[in-house]
Amino acid sequence: MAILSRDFYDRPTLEVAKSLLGKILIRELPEGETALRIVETEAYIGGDDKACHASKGMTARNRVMFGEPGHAYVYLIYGMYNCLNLVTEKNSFPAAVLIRAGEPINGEKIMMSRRSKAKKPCDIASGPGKLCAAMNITRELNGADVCIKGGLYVEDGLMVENVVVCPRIGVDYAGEDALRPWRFYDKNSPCVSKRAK
DNA sequence: GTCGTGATAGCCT
DNA sequence: GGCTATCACGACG
Repeated sequence: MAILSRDFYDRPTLEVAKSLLGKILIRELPEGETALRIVETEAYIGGDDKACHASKGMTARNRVMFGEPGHAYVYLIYGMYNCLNLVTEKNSFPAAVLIRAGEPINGEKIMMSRRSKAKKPCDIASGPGKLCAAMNITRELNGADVCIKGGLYVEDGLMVENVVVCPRIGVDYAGEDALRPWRFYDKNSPCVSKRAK
């Protein structure tokens, strides 16, 4: 399968978020290769989106979002969990897609060993913090290019047919922006973090 | 199965 | 000093 090119990310963020469903996230670890089929994403778009870190302007933490598309934006949340985002749209327009969940495709044992609490395959990466723990994605990867074969990249995959669109999770503080239907997931996947009502 | 709660540390004002 | 794009656990039934 081909690696997704930078052009894939240099598009409206909602399109990227939706078309990332079904794509394959690949992480190369010392123990071997791990891969997840992406089944859940969220879009965070620009300075006007109060749920987006960039809504308060550029800071040391979020500067990667303002840069070139096709790079990883990794940050720490709640003091304990990492979250993986893929930067979209042009330079100086801050936007990214949060990768929230995936189905194990390859290296399941490796990921399982990093997720001792997981009892079944779907527990491995059914949430952004879990996904990063399983693949050992840390802030060392902040700013990494995901359009070239390396420690972290994304390959093409089959498009998901039944996509559910609903509001984003955990952003109640964003007021009316919390209601925007900017979350996407594969209706047929058992591995999504949370289902809409 | 669903619900409520506390842990925890870097970032920003 | 207040906040946060979460997770896992225990109490229910």
